Amino acid sequence: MARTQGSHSDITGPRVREAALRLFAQNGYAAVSMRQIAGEVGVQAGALYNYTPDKQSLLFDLLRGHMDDLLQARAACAQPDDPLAALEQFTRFHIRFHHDRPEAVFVSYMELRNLTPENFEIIEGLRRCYEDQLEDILRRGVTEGRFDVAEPKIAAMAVIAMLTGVNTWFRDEGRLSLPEVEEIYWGMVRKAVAA
Amino acid sequence: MARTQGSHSDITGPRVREAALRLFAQNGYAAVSMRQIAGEVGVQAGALYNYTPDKQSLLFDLLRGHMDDLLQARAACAQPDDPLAALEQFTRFHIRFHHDRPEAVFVSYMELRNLTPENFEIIEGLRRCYEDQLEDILRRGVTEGRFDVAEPKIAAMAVIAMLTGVNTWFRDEGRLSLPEVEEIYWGMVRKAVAA
DNA sequence: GTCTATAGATGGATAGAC
DNA sequence: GTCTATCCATCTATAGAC
Repeated sequence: MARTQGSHSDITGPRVREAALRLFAQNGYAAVSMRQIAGEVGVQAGALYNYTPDKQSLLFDLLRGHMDDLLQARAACAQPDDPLAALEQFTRFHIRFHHDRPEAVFVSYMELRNLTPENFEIIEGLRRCYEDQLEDILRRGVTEGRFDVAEPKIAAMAVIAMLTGVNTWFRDEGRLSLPEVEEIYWGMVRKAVAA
Repeated sequence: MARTQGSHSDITGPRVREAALRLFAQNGYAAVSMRQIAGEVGVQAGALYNYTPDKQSLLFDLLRGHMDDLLQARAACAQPDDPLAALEQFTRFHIRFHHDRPEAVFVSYMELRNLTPENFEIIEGLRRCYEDQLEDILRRGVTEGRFDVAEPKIAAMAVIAMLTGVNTWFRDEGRLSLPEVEEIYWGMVRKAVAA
């Protein structure tokens, strides 16, 4: 049987999310209208409600999807026993993963306050789960006498803030390649926690 | 001569900015209405336009004022000749200054995209000016053989991102005092750039 | 300087035809 | 599944009385 005329649910749904992500990243959730999103997709505003119950769900789905991607990609990595190797892997993984989806990273950080309290708690839990992985690496390194870190929790926050900061200035057309940037940041991270 | 009845320009003006800052920090520029700001101040929406030509100017004045404060406070510091001492002073200054005005810091970073292009350029210029001060310290340290930093510009961005990150998790009621946090971060910064 | 009132635009979301 | 049309709320900014 041929498809019903105009039945594009399987393709339009993702396009709605892509358009929303792009617009939220550029203008901010509150500043973007459903009409704008619809315009990007090439449909009328009313049609969006076939793909999302409301604007809030659209935002939440984007953030939720991003955090799920992050944790799944991380879980797919081999986890070296050696703390130094694990830290290096985390560092390079974080830079690469965040580099590959700058809009999702930006929106996930900037629009947290536009989530409902219930949705916020869910995203926060996932974020903490990621941070804990780095904290664990640092704690193991301290236990094994490889790292000198008085406060692993705080060091984890510091390292993550530093690494995520790459996204604010890195450009693919710039002077340095991403592997070079990885190398520079890994050098700083390694020295910062070294015993 | 007694004041004209209801003449509170000198006190209402700052209160408008304070209310706008608090609300922008909490809900985001685009999500805050002039009526909300007026409500916080205790006047009607129309009265705000005695203190600002429009909403955009309100945002710009907040960011401009924050950057001016930052550069002036920085200029008021003694600038040690020794690169290590200068780096330590920068580190502690940055943490303390940003800790003391979390709302202005938050708004200054989050609402950049809601500035008009002309206003954005002005704020960006001031921000670059601040970053250059740290970059200069790092360059001097490299020249004098005290630091091992291949890319001073990037290292400066990395350090600033790390230090500003304190604001995302630090709480005055928390386990660690600000001087303790300063100490921890200074330790990481020092080691990260050490020769 | 502040108020009330409102113009004029735009927002999220829904109803019903096709 | 998409469209047009629309409801109703809300927004920025202004006008004019006091």
